[in-house]
Amino acid sequence: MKPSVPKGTRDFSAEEVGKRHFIFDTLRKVFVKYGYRPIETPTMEKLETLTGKYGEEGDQLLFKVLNNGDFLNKADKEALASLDSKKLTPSISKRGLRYDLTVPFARYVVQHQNDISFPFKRYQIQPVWRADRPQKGRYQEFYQCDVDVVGSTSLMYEAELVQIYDEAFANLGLEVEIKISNRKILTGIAEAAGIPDKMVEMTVAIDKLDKIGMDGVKTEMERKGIPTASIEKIENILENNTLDALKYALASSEAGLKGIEELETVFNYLSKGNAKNDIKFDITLARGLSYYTGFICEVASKQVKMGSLGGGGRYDDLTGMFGLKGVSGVGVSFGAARVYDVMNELNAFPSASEADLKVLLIAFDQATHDFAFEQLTQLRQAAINADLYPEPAKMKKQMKYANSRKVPYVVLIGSQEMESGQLSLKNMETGEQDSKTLKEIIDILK
RNA sequence: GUGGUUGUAGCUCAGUUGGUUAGAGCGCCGGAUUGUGGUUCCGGAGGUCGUGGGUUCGACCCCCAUCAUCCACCCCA
Repeated sequence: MKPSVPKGTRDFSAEEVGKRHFIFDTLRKVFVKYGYRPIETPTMEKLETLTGKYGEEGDQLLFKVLNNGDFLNKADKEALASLDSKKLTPSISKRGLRYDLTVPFARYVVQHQNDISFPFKRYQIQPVWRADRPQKGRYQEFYQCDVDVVGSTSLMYEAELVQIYDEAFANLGLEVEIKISNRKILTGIAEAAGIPDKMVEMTVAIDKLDKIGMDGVKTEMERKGIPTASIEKIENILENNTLDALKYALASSEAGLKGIEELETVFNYLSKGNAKNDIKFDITLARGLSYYTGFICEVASKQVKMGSLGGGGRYDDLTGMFGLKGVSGVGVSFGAARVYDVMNELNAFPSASEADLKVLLIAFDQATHDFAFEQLTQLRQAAINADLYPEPAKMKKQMKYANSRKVPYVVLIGSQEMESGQLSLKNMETGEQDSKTLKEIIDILK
């Protein structure tokens, strides 16, 4: 059997992990500065916690964990006999892999409501699993990175999260555009167009605007049974998309006006800061069918053509599904894999990592190898990432190894060096070589 | 879940209408060079042709199934 990993999963090399850590470390520093604390939840949740939270499609994409022990004996015999997988599942599986970080977070908040104080601010960086069919940039196992605050309806947090986006991407060295809007404005448009019951269909269509264009959006709405007169009205509103123009267009809609007001409050907060990236109102922002109820946002790279690098919004009643009513939350998510891809394409990762090996020691016989081990220990005590070739092999072999590990320096230790204490320090890039004492070498490599 | 693509050496890929011993480049190992890598030259190792079945005198090649891969759709990150 050829060794391989399961469908939709991947190995990560040391280099890739290093880059990902750079991203996460950068994000963590920003989150902590804004007062967010990390939490972690289990890889597995009870299936009852997960099912029904992501719609019927989502339930199918849940990875289920087979019960331990004699699970067949306890299985639903009727479902088993009729080969009804869906009906059989609850009796043979009581756990599933985490599908996202939001639902476990909601469960966490409700479960620990007496131990946490609101507003509760947390961030969470963990892998999630989906039994989706893999595709470009889509895997069955991937990292999510969420920042949320629950237990407050203050629009200050909307602004704060936009600032976090701004600062985080600036620190990563990326230029982005942060697009913000409000679900209530979409509700307002649907009301103003006289199709409040078709709001979801309209939203899904508008969301695709930059992908399929205005004509495509119109055909899609037509197909979903939205009357031509309404479509024209919607198109009109979408094309006059300043907040001021919207105030007139949505004058008849209470929800629409509320959405505009909320957005203005957010912009007012933001005007007090000095954002490094563009922050724009984007009326076409819709964010799929998700549970967002107010503020919504999305981040796009200005340097590379790619889907969004992150998104989020406010959701009323996140914890309602677990029996805790009236707790509002707002949060954003960083698409770790896409941020990684963009940075890779732009060569935005710092070239040398602190985790890289600085120097490799090379010895020629057993005596110098033993001596070199002493020098190695001292280098490491001086906090220098150092390594020694494990045996006194041929020089060519050792040099080749140094090359393949991309070590910037090599220290050669033969009998001459051992006796004089003057070690040969070779710069692998320039090829230059000098005699130095260990102390001098430590100073150079520090 | 739907439709399509590809699967041959560690990697990237050739392989003729089905024909006898399946190739290249890169990488790897050894030597030229017993204290100098990244260049060059010479030599070598490495394959159940994804897996299982079928058709055939004969299958890397044709058929079926299965697994994996990549791509599009649905949906999503």
